[in-house]
Amino acid sequence: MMTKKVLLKDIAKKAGVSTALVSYVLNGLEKEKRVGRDVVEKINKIAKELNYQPNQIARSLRSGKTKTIGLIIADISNPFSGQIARFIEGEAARLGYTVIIGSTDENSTKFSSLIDSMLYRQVDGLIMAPAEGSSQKIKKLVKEQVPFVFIDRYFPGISANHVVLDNYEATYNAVNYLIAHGRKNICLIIYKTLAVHMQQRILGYKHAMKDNGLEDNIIVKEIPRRSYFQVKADTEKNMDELFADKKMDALLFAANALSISGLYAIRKHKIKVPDELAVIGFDGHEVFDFFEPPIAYIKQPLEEMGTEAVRILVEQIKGVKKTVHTEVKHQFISRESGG
Amino acid sequence: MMTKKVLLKDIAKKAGVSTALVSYVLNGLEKEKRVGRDVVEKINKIAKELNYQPNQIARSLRSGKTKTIGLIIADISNPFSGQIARFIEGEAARLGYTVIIGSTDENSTKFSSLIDSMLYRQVDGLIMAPAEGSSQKIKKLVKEQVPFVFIDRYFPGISANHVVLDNYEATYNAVNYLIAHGRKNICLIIYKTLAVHMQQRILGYKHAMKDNGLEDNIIVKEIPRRSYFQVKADTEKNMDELFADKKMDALLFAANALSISGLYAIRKHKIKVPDELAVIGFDGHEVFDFFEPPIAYIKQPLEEMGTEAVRILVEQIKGVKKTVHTEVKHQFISRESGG
DNA sequence: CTGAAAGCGCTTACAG
DNA sequence: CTGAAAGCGCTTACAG
Repeated sequence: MMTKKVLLKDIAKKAGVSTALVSYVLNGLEKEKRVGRDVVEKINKIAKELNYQPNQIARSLRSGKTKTIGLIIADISNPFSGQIARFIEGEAARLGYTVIIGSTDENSTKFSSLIDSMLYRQVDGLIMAPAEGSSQKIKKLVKEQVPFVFIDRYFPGISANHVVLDNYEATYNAVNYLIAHGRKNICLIIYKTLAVHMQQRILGYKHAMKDNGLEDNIIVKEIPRRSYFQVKADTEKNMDELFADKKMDALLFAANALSISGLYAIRKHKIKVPDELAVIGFDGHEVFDFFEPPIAYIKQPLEEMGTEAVRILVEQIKGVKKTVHTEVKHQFISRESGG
Repeated sequence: MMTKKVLLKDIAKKAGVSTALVSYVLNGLEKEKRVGRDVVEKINKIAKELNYQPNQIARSLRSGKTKTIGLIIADISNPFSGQIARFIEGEAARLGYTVIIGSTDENSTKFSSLIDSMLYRQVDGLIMAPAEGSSQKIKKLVKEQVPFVFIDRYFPGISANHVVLDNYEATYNAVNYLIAHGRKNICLIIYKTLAVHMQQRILGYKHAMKDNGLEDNIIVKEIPRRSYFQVKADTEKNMDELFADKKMDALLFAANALSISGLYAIRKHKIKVPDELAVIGFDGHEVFDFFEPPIAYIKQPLEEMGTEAVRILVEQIKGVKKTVHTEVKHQFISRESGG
């Protein structure tokens, strides 16, 4: 950048005042510091003329605040994460914060080093979808009183702010809907993981089955949690086996990538499915629109999740210490409801 | 953060040396500055014991480098942008840079203020997919010698680094492929915009038609460039009209969102398409897999685009002044080629 | 109402 | 080989 940067002291010199005055005026402290009205006007005028842009780095060093939020998610290239990121970025900007993003690939080592790297960049706080096996690292953050908010997932043993979906209700309701539509042999397809949000989806499914006297019909198919492309291959393999083994009249996919992979597998392998097969999955609207069996899907309120997380985090940064647990409600979109 | 931060001078005091020495050693300048071997060891040992993390803000203020890249795209929640963002973030991290992301929504005012906000956060350089109507702002950046790289698009009148797809060849080859497969009435569906990358896709289409003696069969359908959901509605409307009016045996969608919307419209409205209809679009693999007509798609090498952009930018930041124009090659994935 | 000055935590000529 | 000190560009008590 060739053109010499305009500094605070350039304005001060031109206005014939100290840099302190300029700083006060430009930060809106003119009332509090009772700066003379004419001085205020002169300073503002000169600042505008010179197109002064304060150096955020210097300001941060002095004030100890960077007005930056670190966002750690599994993978931005995943549309689910991408959309949340978008809403987070928007809300943060609205509140005067900039967002730094990093992806964990569900790897706890990478998760940990991302946190370190963001912290030494002095982010004011973190929003994160934690990878499994990261609770030690998280406990450190709690101890060091780093402001942070979990999103989408959390660790049950750690008291920390989080914004998550009502995972239990989501699958519970979906199963009831399927049963109300005459299905009895409903298979849950889910990642093989102990992560709480997935466990709650399983529980919602099982309870709904039980509450309808269908506990003997429970079928859970676990797919290894691996990278997106591997998930696709794994799901394909499992779908083949599934339909070879069992009689089923409904599938409930407990995650977005699973739905897409599963539907794709059925199509690609020309798996013969029962005529009355009904399918429900999480999000994945675009794909569902292209495929016949699905009768409904569970839509996660990503905007609400994202903006809520930012709002909570900013409160924490500003000193509110109360721990906040927010559960956002899913939307259930069926053909009838006009999805 | 309660636990007191470890500072450079804490290490210096404990080691009984000056902060300068510590800084040299920790920055790997021990050879250059010929620091005593035992001192080096002592400093490293203490730094590790105390788990010293340098304050990046202080370092930035002093050095004038933030090791941060600003990434400006249309919309992170768009999977296309999200994936590029992912690759950019990965390559940047590999080279020691952090990425700040902002979305323009194709709005030149927002584009401009994003640039300002990133610049005053002292990013070392920018990677951006410029919104239309932003050439004035860009000219300023050039004049101020801000290092930047365009991605996906560029302004023809401005000599600046860019990494773009071989847009002309992409549609030229696609048309030839369709013709080789017996299609003659090929309709190009494209955004109504003068943006260069789109213009080149049109040109590739028209030249290919002409070179095959089919200039009288040229049909171009323009869809307004609006937000994603509006695009969907607009495309649906246009698809209806299109098939009412014209006889066609192939569609070439010149953008990803158009392909998805277009295919969806055909499906949803149950538009009767000719049996032999062939469809080619840009990316959108997931959806193409679910739909019969497509016989091929144009895959953009997003990883190459992203990593290349970062590499070029970092070179520019480090002082290389040569302007770089890189054209990455599309991949053509057809049923036969095993997509 | 206003100014001189300290200080945020580093890096880096400069002097020895 | 090593240290004392200036300085990056701000903010903010402190003194008047």
